[in-house]
Amino acid sequence: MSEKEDLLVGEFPFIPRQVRAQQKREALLESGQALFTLNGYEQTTAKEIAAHAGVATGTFYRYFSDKRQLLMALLEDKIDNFLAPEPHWFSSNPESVLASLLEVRARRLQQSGLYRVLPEILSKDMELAEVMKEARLKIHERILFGLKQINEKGLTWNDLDLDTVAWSIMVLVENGHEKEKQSGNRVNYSEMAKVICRMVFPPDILEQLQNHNE
Amino acid sequence: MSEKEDLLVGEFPFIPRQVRAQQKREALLESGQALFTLNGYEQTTAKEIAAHAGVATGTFYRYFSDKRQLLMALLEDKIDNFLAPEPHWFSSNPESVLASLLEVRARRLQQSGLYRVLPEILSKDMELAEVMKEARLKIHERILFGLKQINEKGLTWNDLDLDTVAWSIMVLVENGHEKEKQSGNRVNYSEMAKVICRMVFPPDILEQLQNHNE
Amino acid sequence: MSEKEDLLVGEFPFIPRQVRAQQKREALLESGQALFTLNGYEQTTAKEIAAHAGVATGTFYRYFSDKRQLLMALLEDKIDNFLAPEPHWFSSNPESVLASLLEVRARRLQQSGLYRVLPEILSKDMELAEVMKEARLKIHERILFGLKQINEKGLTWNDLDLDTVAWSIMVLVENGHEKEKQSGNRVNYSEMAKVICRMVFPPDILEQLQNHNE
Amino acid sequence: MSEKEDLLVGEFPFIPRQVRAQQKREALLESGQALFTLNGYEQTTAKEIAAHAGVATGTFYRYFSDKRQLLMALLEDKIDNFLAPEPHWFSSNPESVLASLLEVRARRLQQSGLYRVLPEILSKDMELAEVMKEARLKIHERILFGLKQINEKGLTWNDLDLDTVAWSIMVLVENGHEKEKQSGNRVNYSEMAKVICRMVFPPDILEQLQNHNE
DNA sequence: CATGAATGAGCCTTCATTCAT
DNA sequence: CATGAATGAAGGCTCATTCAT
Repeated sequence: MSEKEDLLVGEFPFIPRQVRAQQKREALLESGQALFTLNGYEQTTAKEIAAHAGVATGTFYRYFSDKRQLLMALLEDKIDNFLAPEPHWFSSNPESVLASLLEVRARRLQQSGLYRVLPEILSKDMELAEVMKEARLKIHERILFGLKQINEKGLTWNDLDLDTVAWSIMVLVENGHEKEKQSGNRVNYSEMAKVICRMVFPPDILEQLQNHNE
Repeated sequence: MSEKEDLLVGEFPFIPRQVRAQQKREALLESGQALFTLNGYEQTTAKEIAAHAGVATGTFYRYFSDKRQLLMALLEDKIDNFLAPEPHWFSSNPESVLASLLEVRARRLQQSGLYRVLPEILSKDMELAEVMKEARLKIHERILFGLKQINEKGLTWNDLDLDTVAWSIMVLVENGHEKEKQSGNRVNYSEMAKVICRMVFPPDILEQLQNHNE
Repeated sequence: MSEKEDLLVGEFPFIPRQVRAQQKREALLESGQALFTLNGYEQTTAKEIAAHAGVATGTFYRYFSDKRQLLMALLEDKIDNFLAPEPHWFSSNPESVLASLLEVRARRLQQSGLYRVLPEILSKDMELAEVMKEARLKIHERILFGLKQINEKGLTWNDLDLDTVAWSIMVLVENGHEKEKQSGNRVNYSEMAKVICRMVFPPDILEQLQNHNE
Repeated sequence: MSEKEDLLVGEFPFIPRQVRAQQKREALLESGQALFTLNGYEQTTAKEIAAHAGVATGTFYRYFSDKRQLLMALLEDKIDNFLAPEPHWFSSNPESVLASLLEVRARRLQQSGLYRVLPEILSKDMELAEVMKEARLKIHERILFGLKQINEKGLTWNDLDLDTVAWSIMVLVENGHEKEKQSGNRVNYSEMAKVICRMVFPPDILEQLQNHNE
């Protein structure tokens, strides 16, 4: 077999250095995510992650200084996923907006499953805890701001504390994905959206909004 | 009191074995709770717990088969605290009932602080996770049952899914104590109760109920 | 068998707690010395030392924070051995004093063999290096002081630099024990003493001293 | 000079493989020496040496089978430096010969600093230890031979053991460079030479030799 | 031949658990 | 029954050495 033939077929699996390294890093991240999700953070060892990614222990430490750093790298990308995105009340029918928002978020979380380790870490990692706290605060403020806008237009209940409503929305959105576990069947995000909307809009106003936006 | 006097008085100050043992067990439980709360479960060693309780390391294992069992013993008493208690809608003014319920629960949780380790454990302990899940399910069912009762009497919104409402109530009650962290100031449980009630009762009906029960 | 009999024979191997612990510590120290001497400091692991002492790895860390600390404990006792003791020129026949001094020191060193690891450590442990340096300086000063005294009485060569002589004595004494390795046969410390004395005393004066002190 | 010119001029600036290889080897050796001297043998990693020499880790192993071999290569050249050179008593004024010999040797040692790692290695490398021992033995014999020659001519003290004198000279020469550390100021090698000569020559004979050789 | 990523044996250290006293 | 020293498995991490590119 000539060398040329070799080149045509044999060298195919060649991948430039950086890409390969990137892939390895990626594999480690994925393994980390999988194992953290499956067994928890403390229960997962660097060695296990490496093995699961198909590399040696030492390789782990080439890409990450330690377990914590890998987790941070994982969270960096996904931290937004863990937090409730704020709904936009005006853009269109609030209920359906909220419903799809809930669904998308739930799907993302379910995908990674990483949110399960967050509580475990937050108690040990003040830094991360602070980051998360601030992020939640920001979300809360955004929701509150949206509520204030529609409140000024007289669209909301006027006997509820908007701050508390904003907080309730955030909590419900954040936990929406967990309903599934409980009920077993698929979560009905429309119903959830309806309930959330009831905290904001009196029924008649909501109806107006929906008609208007159709 | 000198030792001699002790002898003269007889065996009175003698504390029966079981009592002494009970005291040690109690001390270990308290130390465990304190340290788990402070440093987390994994971060707390059996030696530390024993030292904090003023007994030898080996004594720890006379009262508990291992660290996990001590945690279980702690949880056994308090597991109800972690879960949202179901509100009783009829007994009196629903809002104030809910408000005090939220407050009591928050205070209990804050007191023990033990709920912080729950997430850490749940990932490792399928058994406990199952117990928790079932407990939540039961709570959910109870809330749902209550809702159905008042629904049959036409007291609730009739366009909301009661199952979803029940779940929302549970989630909000369960997370109520965390609002404090966010806002900084004390949580206003009355407002929270009001928001929750809005998911259940139309405003006019709620007013009726309140007048009626006063 | 009564308890009394037990006490007479059965409890013989009982050794009070502290003594036992002390023995274990001692065993670890000895093992450390033996292995450091045999294989060098870096080449010796805590695990090896523990195994050699007949205890588990963890036990090592009950008695010493780490390898370095064990070494320090070893050196604490013996640091004086590594250094040349100063001779007393007046007390009696200088040659024989020096000879026995050389011999005693050599025997001590040989016994421990620990001096072999010193150079290995000194390069890494600035602290220890400083301690050793100061100790040597002190020795040098003492020797120099002794030389000055006899120099004032006109007993020494008067064309030699006493500081250099003192240093030479120190070096020769410090290395005396190594002559053995070279020659194979036993070191003749008397001859060594004679040579050292020749750096200090003119032959006639030395003879006078010896006659006088006999 | 531009690259183009290079091409025009032809292959002149091309450095033959062997030369380039030689350069790399040289660079590695120098880096090894520098780092061994600075941080000690065990503390220096192959990676560091390679990086310091500006080559890849793997390249290190193309030139040296392992870290030890690099050290050996370093030592091979310099082993003579570590050992006391034998003085030539006749050539000229013994004192000045010895003084300059001491100084040259000290300078060489100071330059490489490599002698500092010797003790660390000797304990691990029986082979090297043997080589060193034999080298010292040879030096000793040469010094002894020189002493015997002048002894036969009646130039030395006749009541000293020449073997011991030879050993003392060797030790003092070997350690001469360390006096500096102690005293702080520069070592006065003339005084050191004088002291060493006193172990060999009676003062009057030394004076004769000096006059004779001037 | 150079490169530097990958390997994995092995060291240090901790800690849940046991057991002789 | 209490004690706390002892155990040793297991995790975190390093680094000499190899090997695919």
